[in-house]
Amino acid sequence: MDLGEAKPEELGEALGRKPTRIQLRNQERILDGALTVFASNGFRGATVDQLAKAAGMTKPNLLYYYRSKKDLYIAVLELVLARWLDPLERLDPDGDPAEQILTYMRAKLAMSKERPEDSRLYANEILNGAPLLGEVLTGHLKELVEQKAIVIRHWCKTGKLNPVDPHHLIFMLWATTQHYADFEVQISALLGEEKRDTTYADAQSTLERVLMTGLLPR
Amino acid sequence: MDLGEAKPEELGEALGRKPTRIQLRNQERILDGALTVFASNGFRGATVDQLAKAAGMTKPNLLYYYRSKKDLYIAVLELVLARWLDPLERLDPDGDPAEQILTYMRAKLAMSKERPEDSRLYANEILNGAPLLGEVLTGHLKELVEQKAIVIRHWCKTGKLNPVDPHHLIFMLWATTQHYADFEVQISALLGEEKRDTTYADAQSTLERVLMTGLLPR
DNA sequence: ACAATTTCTGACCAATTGGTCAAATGAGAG
DNA sequence: CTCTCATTTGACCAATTGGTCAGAAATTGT
Repeated sequence: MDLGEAKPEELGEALGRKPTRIQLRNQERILDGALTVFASNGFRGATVDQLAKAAGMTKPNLLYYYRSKKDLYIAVLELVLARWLDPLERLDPDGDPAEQILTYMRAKLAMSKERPEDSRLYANEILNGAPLLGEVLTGHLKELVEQKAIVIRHWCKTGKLNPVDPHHLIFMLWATTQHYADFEVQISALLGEEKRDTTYADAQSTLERVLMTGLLPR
Repeated sequence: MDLGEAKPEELGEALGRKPTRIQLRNQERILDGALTVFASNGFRGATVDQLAKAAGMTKPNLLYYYRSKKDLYIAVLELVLARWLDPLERLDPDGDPAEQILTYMRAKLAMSKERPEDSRLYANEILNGAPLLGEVLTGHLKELVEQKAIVIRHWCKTGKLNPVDPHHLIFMLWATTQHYADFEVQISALLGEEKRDTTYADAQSTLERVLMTGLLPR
């Protein structure tokens, strides 16, 4: 996914030079650390010093790889966005509706469990008005959603699914799954210590039951 | 709701003096403006200058009413939290399950529509680890949720509701309703202009249908 | 080994930020 | 009107922040 207007401008990107081993290793360290820092502090809350420390290097060294904090943020956001979009792209129009929706829901829920920082970074960006994602939302994402909405609408029309607004079904799936990553603090505060390790299993079975009963004709 | 540890420390709070008219008027202006600013920029992203301008006064003047940016933030957060908790408190154990859950869902959805800034401020706080809400989450909120969970569990046991994990049902209701405020930018980017004004009506009917079909025994 | 290039660093800077303060202004009680 | 207390402000400050730069250190190709 490309965040058009603003150019991440990594080292030697414009010039044709191929990245060295050190470059590769450091860029990975930087992006890894930056994901954590940005996810838990937001863009404005994160300082370049924090980002540098998270990557295990000094501030000027980090700025040698990414010309500015914003450039780094954009690079992280692109990575996250790609992973965020992936499961929806896999929704198969020719598959069994129940199975496809189940698979999608499970994939999103698994992402909340395995990569909560991705989800929180994305949420933070949207929450603050998506200043950098604007074009992606109305462009690529909208196109993808529209395409999958047609599939869902078709499933409804052929009676394989109870009639439901495709867009709002998608929103419902996003909301219920991402909630577990975005509101993790609240969730784990409300479920006692005992229930904490079965959180995702319980969430999954609850969602499966309610959604499948609600969506599938009997 | 009281955010214990940290004291908002409004003007003349400790001293027994009763607030003047000017105090009342200005504190309302300040809180109103601060909600907007904090909701769209987060705590760190908001500057005292922005907050002052939003309240229509100078920076030192704002700081005359709230000793620090953090104090003001806490005051706003307390207001928001009270409104956030209210609908759940109203869930009536003696009412009809379907009607009670429907009413609750509608109330939360209406809040997303009418007070999206409340929702976004709250989400932002949780997303960033709820540094100030920690005690409220494990205290008052947990107590409230536990109490309502018992009600829901009882509804299930008496067969008025399909068996469902009460906590995760509550999470599901929170997630699906708040999503419309927190991800508003994304929602309105994905629904075209045409669908934008029926968003909440469509969301409500979709949620009603899926949830009621999924939750109520036939 | 050695020159060329990449990688790294300490010192530094300008801008922004949260917050202070003395003094000016305004409002209300008698 | 006048005294008192509440309100408001411009000027100011120390700390933090994003970013620069000249040069040191390390790596690489030959």
